[in-house]
Amino acid sequence: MNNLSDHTTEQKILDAAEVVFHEKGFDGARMQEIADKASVNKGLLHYYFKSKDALFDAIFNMAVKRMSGNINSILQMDISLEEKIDLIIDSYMNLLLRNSSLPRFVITEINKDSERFIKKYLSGEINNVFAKFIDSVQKEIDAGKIKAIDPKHLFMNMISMILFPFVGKPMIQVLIGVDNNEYNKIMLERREHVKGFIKQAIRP
Amino acid sequence: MNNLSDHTTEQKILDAAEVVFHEKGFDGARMQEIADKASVNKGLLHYYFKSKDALFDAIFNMAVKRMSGNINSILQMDISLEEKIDLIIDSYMNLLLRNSSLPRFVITEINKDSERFIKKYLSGEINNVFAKFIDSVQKEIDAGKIKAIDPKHLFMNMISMILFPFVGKPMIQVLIGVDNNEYNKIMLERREHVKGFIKQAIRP
DNA sequence: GTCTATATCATGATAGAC
DNA sequence: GTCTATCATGATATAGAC
Repeated sequence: MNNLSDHTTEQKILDAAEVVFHEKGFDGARMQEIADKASVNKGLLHYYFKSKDALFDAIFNMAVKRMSGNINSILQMDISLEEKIDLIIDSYMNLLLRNSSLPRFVITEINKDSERFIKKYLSGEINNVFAKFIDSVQKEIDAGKIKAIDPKHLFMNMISMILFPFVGKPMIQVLIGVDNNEYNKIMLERREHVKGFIKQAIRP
Repeated sequence: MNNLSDHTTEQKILDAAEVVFHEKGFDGARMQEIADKASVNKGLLHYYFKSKDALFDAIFNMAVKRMSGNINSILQMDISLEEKIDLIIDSYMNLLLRNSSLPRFVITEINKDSERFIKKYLSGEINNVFAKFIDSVQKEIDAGKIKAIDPKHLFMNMISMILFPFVGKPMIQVLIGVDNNEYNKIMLERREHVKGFIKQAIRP
């Protein structure tokens, strides 16, 4: 409720909880660590949020909203496929360069009860949103502007090339043998690289 | 030591531990659950493996070996770039279609102490292995057979498009609005799709 | 709203009988 | 090697003083 100073106890707890849950996951997170990081008494966590579960839900729902928020609005815009692709890549890269733990956190926690998650979010509404992307692709194929390609695979390729380098950073680092500094430099180049790579792949 | 029947108590424990650790992660896994799944007494877990940490290490090291084993040998083969790419994609797809939790498990657990992992595995040897891939790419560029492309990005794109659909399955499912059945069908098509997509993207 | 003290419970680990 | 009983610890959650 306090959008101005955001230094309420409740907000301090949320900020600290976000950091700890993202880093350690639900099972690894400790209420004491969250309290310490927020510089508040542990009892207050239970005063503001009933339980660890409830506090976690607040953080998790925020994360899901941030991961799916932008993309849904972009997918249903009335713009060309190329513009859509560029916007999606820009939007995710902007988000992830500032909050690189987001996708790994969501993915890890979804996994612990993926069926429940799918039931909760696999709504007809989202189906329709993606249908707009399929239409865009089909229109470009029919116009001969791009090669025939399955829109689902195209979409998968796109978000895989953007998200995975954040999700799997330490693993990729080891495979290609680069240190943190060099890896971060590579990540900054990726926005334009991925745009170009996809355009090359779909040109007729 | 028993490669024939593999029904020793120790092997039963390892099999059960693998399932539980992959599903729940280190923090979420319970020794009791592993014992139940292996149909052995909980005390035996401590008899065969000193501690939960030690049991986990056995499972984790196996997982890392399986994730990096094939690729290192492929990268240093004396074959063309196209053959290398096809082999890497085939090798990972074969592995992951049978063991889809592998990359998410490794990634999640690495993340809890990524610095330690990087120090342990970021050896000169692996650097040299990847150097062979860089050479292959450079050779093809010089020969005019493919477009100029940064080998690191090419490699990232390749393993991202293969691994991420396994790692982020529930998330992608929700985004593109498909059920489990349809998703699995899409995954079976990916082997050839990704090969073609990459070839399109790098042709001159 | 904030803090301290404590209840309650679950888990990893060990000791010791068989 | 296997099993039972038990310990020791650490975590969430609650009660109640201020």
